[in-house]
Amino acid sequence: MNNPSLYKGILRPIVIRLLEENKKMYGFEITREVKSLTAGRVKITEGALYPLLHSLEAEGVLESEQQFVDNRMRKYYKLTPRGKKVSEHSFGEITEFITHLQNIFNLKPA
Amino acid sequence: MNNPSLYKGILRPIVIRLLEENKKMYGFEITREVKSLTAGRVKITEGALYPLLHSLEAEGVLESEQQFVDNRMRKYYKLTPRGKKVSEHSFGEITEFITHLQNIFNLKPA
DNA sequence: TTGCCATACCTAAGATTCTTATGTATATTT
DNA sequence: AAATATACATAAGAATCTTAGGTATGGCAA
Repeated sequence: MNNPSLYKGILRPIVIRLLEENKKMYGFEITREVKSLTAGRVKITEGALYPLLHSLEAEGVLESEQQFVDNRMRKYYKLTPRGKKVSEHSFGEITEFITHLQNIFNLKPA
Repeated sequence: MNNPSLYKGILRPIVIRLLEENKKMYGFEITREVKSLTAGRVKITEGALYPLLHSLEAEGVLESEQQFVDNRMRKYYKLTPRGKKVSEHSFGEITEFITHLQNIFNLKPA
């Protein structure tokens, strides 16, 4: 992506949001989805994603389930009930975050 | 602020943008301005700000000038000519960043 | 007049979050 | 046969911040 450091701190809410909208996803799918939603400009690295998924599961925000498709392992993640609450809160923070950015950068839509 | 880690990586473009719009500012003023632009929600810590200002100056993006007001030192910063080019580029990155967030979080303004 | 808050600068240690590099394995395409 | 895509994973190090301190001046309230 253009400037990776802009996205520092934003990966966690992205993952939570995608799982809220798509019910269940596996890691590799998340990286593809983000690429697709940003015209190939935002590339989530696996070195960031997989440890994050593990810690979200450890926190009880996500739960996982393994499946085999075409003889390849997939680890599907979905939000737990607690994760759904976290998701609502996280979404509120993000909308506020974007509003703040628009204020600071004088980008308020007319 | 609500979730500080969201703002990781965003401080540098904020400082550059404010200096582009305000011609010259001192550190403490920057923290107040950001607070004011975000209804008190975003608080830049001095431990992040001052080292950043120093490194931006070392990079040749900013230049500084000291003044005494009411017997208190102020260090005013402004963009160098090179800083102005950096500012344009940085602004482009931020607008793209916000667009990507709106895509990912499904927040496109109607 | 003493203590507290605001202004105004600064640094250092540590936490958090990422990148980069590497590893394993299977399936498909060239 | 080799490269590319899929799909998981970890570890070392870089980048960016928070937290916690420090120095100093000025104004206000107890």
